Amino acid sequence: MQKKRVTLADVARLAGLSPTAASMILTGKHDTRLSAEAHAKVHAAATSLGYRPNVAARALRTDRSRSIAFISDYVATTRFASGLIRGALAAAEEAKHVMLLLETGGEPARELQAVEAALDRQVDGLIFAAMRAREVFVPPLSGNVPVVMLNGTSARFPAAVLPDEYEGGRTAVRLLAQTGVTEDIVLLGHNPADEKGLFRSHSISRRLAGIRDAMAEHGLDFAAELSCWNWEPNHGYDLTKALLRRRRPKAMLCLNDRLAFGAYQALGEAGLRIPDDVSLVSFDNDELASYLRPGLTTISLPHEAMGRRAVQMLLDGKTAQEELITMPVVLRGSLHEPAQPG
Amino acid sequence: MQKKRVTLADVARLAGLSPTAASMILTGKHDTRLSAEAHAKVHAAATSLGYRPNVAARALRTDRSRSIAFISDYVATTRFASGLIRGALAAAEEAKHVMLLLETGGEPARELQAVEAALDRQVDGLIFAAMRAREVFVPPLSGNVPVVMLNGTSARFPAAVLPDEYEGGRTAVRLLAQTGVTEDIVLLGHNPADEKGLFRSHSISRRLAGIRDAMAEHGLDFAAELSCWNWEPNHGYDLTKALLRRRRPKAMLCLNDRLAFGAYQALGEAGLRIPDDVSLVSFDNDELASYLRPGLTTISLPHEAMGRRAVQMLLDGKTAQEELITMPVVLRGSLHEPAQPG
DNA sequence: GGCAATTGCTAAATGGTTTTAGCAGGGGAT
DNA sequence: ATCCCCTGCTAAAACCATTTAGCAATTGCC
Repeated sequence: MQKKRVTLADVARLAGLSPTAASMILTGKHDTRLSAEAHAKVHAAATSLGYRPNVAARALRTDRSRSIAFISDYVATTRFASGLIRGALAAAEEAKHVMLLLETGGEPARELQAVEAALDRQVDGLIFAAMRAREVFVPPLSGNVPVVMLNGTSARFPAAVLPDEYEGGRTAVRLLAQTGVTEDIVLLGHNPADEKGLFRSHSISRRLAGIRDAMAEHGLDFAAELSCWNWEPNHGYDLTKALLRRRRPKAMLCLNDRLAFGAYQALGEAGLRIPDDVSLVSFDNDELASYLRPGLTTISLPHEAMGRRAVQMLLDGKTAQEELITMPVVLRGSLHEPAQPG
Repeated sequence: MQKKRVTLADVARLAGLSPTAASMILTGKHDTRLSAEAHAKVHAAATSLGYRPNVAARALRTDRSRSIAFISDYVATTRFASGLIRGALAAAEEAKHVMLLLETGGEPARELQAVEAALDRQVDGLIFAAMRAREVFVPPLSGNVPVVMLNGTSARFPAAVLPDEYEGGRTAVRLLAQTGVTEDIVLLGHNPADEKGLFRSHSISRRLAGIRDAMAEHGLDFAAELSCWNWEPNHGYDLTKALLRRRRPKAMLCLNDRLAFGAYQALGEAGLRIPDDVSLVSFDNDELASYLRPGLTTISLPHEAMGRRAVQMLLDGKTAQEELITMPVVLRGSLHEPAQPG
């Protein structure tokens, strides 16, 4: 049961100097006008008393609080949110900042409340994260706080961190091409509306653009494109089941791991072996992908790296440009070994 | 580009009253000494100017900030963290509080830093969340901030929110008993060290205690108990595979869904059908459980409810007792239909 | 009418830090 | 001797809300 918090005045008194001097020394102002002796005395006093600055008082004076707000539409729904959050948190901690987490459910009223709550606490910056990459509504901000969009975009704020979906798409096709497969390749999860960028963000359309360009470059064609609106395992299962009544694919390019999971189930029931009969490659690096047998080769959504980068940009004041984060390949057992050349 | 934040003094000036009066009225003090007319004028002025109190100034004066800190060992690793966080966040929002999220990796040094960072910001309370329920180290706190443990316990702080594992264990057995199965029941994932509460917390030992008591009450016995240290799908797969070389179970009680997933894979390869040949019941309600075919019946870890409750307790000052949250049953298709009585 | 209590309000102090303006004293240039 | 600059430091204002103490005018009571 401490008596009271120790204040800057206490430190100054013990050091035999004024609070002004103590403040200047402790905040590391390179105001070299103060003697080395003074520096030593103040630091000694501060550590001996265990001084910790009162952040509220400092915030009141300086309008900055060494804290940022992470405002996301859903923290819940998606297993991905935690990657973004974790990365952001780590970067914030490195910069000795603290992170407020706020959830809006994508509702404008709550978005406004969240922004106000954050601004009331003089946060040094705002991150708007979207769990499904898309154009995000950001309520009007008073003041001029820096803003970085994460996994989404906004017309008003140019700074954004996004996965490099186009390259990711190309990579997936390259992996498939390397197995030597040349025909009976099926695309699972394509949706024409997405491809036009109507509902989901550009993310998926960029991914598909990368896929289509790479397919053309490798002289490949899809034997079938299976479309659906939602990308849950049962959709992948149903589509694959239906497909197998008509034809037997040699490779499947799945637009996410949950679809691929459904495909695994249907292929298994049909007695087809992965990767000997069918090769699969997919996107996201969902936790699932490592549980499957054989493991699913997949192009990761680099959520943690994205979260980190967003916070770094925010704190470095790089709030002008968009940054694309590479989607790393995670090789597991779902791809047929490449044919030995020669 | 606003000129400046509007301050309480501005509101008072517009209302033609003193800041004192404005403060009293806006903070809803039931100091009825101020006239109804004064109330009206101040409120009108406040809304017309869009007044928002400066939280830092208020915190400086009152030592409370309408914010809480959620300090967890890992936010990342586990898909469960997000449930706890989401629930906590929702409850905080309802109470018009804001939540700081801090991660410690279970390292004492970072735990200390996190606590200090939170205390520096005069949080109104601390939640210590453990991703794997266990006895948690909490660094010494100066001052007397309320603390609630979440999914873990601490010798120093009695308030804790935990899943009701004992009842959960009983429930799982009851579900199995209701299918009419009387023999060839296998327990998957038991570990003698856990049961003695040596490594994981009491959580698992309580769960097992519930299971054992209920088994005895129903006059049932396990035909085999398959032990392992880690509870990932491949462990479930390997153990089940080995089991199937020796005997064919009629029911499996799995200690988590990932083990159950592995069991599904092994049973599927052996040509056994769920639930006709084997019934399964499990724990956690991992996302996985809904993806499996047939869906996995499981006893949920009620993470969201736990998170909510922890924040409510914290803000209501109920920091003395431990609370157990019921683990709800999620019925899916992995249990054989009960034998019709009579 | 005199005294106390009540009503309706305000002045000023308070919280802890940063920052602006400036003071005292010594030294160099003129 | 005067003026100016430099060094090493400090007083006091500012940030904005809350709260204590108290003032002036009215009402209540005998």
